[in-house]
Amino acid sequence: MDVTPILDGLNDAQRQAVTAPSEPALVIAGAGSGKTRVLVHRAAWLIDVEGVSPQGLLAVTFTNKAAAEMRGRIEALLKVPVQHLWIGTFHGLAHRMLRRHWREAGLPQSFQIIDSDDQLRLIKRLFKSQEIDDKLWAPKEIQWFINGQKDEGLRPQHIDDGGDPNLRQKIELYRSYEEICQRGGLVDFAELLLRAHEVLRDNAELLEHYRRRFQHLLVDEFQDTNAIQYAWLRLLAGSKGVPFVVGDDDQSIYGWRGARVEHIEQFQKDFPGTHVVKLEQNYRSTGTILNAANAVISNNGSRMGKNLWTDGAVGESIKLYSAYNERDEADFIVGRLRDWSAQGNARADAALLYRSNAQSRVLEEGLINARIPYRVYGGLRFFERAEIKDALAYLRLASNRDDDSSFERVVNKPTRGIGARTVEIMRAYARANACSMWRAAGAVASDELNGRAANAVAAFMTLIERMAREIDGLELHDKVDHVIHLSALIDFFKKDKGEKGETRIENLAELVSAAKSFEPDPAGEMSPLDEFLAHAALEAGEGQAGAWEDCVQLMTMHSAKGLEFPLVFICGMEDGLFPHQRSVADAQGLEEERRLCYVGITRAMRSLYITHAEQRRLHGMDSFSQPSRFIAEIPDEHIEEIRPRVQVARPMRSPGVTGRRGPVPSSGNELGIRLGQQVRHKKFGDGVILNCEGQGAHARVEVNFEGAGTKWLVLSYANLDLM
DNA sequence: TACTATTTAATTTTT
DNA sequence: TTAAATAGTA
Repeated sequence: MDVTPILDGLNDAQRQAVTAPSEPALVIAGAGSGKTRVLVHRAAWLIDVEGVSPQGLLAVTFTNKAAAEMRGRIEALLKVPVQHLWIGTFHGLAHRMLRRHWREAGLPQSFQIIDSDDQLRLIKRLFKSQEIDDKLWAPKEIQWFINGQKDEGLRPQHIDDGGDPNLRQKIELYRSYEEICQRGGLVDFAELLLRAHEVLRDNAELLEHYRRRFQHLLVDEFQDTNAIQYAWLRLLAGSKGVPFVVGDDDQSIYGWRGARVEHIEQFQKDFPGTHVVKLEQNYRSTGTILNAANAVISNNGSRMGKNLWTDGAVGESIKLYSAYNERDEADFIVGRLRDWSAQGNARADAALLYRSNAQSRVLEEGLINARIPYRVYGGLRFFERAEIKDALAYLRLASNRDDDSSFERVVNKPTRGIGARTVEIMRAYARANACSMWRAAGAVASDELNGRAANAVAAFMTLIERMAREIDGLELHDKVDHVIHLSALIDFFKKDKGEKGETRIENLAELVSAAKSFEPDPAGEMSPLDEFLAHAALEAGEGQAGAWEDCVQLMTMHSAKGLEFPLVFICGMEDGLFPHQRSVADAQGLEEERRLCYVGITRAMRSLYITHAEQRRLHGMDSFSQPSRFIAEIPDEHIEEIRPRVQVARPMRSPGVTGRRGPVPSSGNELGIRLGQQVRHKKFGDGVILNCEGQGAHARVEVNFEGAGTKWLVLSYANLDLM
């Protein structure tokens, strides 16, 4: 067997990982060290060299994008389409299992997946029906609680209330929430994982079947696994399965949503004799950028320890710009982007990274004014749009009448005279009789409601029945199209003023074409419609359109993970913003912020700019902030300060504060302003410069005048004469 | 029911 | 500042 194509171009460490014996392996893969490459080649190695059947392989990722990429690359490497190869996200694979084994899982065959928006609505309704004061708890808090418990693998009965009445009520809400979901055949994201775990745990035969089938488990981004995901993997691996997990403890930035880096340690305990391979050679960034990243992350305590290196160029130094305020920061970035384009570079090769989404606004304004095309990542995705979800709700209701979530969503959309009052009556009935809203509607319409409301409800039910009847047997896209028309959603959105309604109608048309191009799994047991609905929930689709244009990329550092750009700006590097105020309280939070910083820095291939503003408008208030402590963690020799046109010297650090570094003081500059400089002012007379701050037109100096005392003056207005 | 005024709070996000 | 949620009004 010629193994050349599989091992060609791999470095020693990569090769060691790819060709590891069929035993548990842990690959610690630094940023840009060829992590996906190793996974892909490992899969190819197992299939081509070890003779493992493609069906014996399970590959798990966190995002659909990563799953698609892995599948594509494996197929490209093996030069054959690998059907039957289970590659997917944790949620996608769990879903697949639940569809196959819905009976064992205790679910209706046509169960539907709800996204977090649906989930929150459901909880809000639960609050109303139980008359819970939402001042006491925000619905979000309960959502957080429920998901958190599920992520840990806990059902209500597993949670000890410890005599805390508060906690007890939360558990009670969790229980009621579960009941509603069960009754409606609704499964939220966390539930997919939890049920998939339970169905294997509680069915010896099933477990045996899957254990026999999946001898090799490949896991990507292992540091991001939460408790239930890890438990599922361990269960599946059993004592004979061979897990091959790849991750980077230094890039663990999702602790706040249940991810546990500790699983890396745990893995080595659970699978004694694990082969550990470290990938430290980086193929992405310059030496300077890597040194900076290494230096920053070395300030973290709990690490496995790893040092990125490259045999490539040292590269240019990291540029640091201290802006006067957030607008100045944006202006500076715009200027640099202009230069970048002028040098013939693609805008899409430049990325603006920030800690929180709110920061994008000022940057966007700057880009708009400069007419630089840009694209903001994040935000609403296609299948999350309200109008799309409305149309899907009709389809879901046609497919499963007991889906309360969808029922409530469209019962009065467009308005058909079923107001809050009527819905309330139905809710009460549903609750009292432990039935779905649909059944409640039927019962209530025939006796409890007055004529008008009863008619409206009956008409709604007739409409849904009619939809279900008429779309039966149609092609998927015709079903979608038909439902959109019958629902009269288009007319409803036409009434929306402005472009909004227009866009919504366009999106509905887009939904039909999405259905048209949707390819159902020929071997799938689900109906194409159910499959389409599941697809809509599990893959929310692209965010903004316009990806084809050559755009500057704007995103948070979280969403930049896994990406790389020749030119990167990390904006808003200020204490309080990054590290974020809410994370600095405990060491754990701060370390996660530092890892985020590490992620940010390692996105850059050639050029990295770090900017911070001395003054920033936040929540409508101007506030002053210090440069991020992370800046001070980058060795000086890698940093070059960019100075604005009008320059002043500035005190370097507040004495005694641990290594906080502002811009380096200069002994002088083209204006000749420096500390201790003698100056003369028209009105105040002679004085000495004590202090300086700010840059550009906003630069200010503190002067101690012999007669007039100390004053802060704006340089550009003060007209100081140097003595 | 729909529109308007007021209040409140303010990371990070994929599935 | 602003977005969202709620309360109040026509």
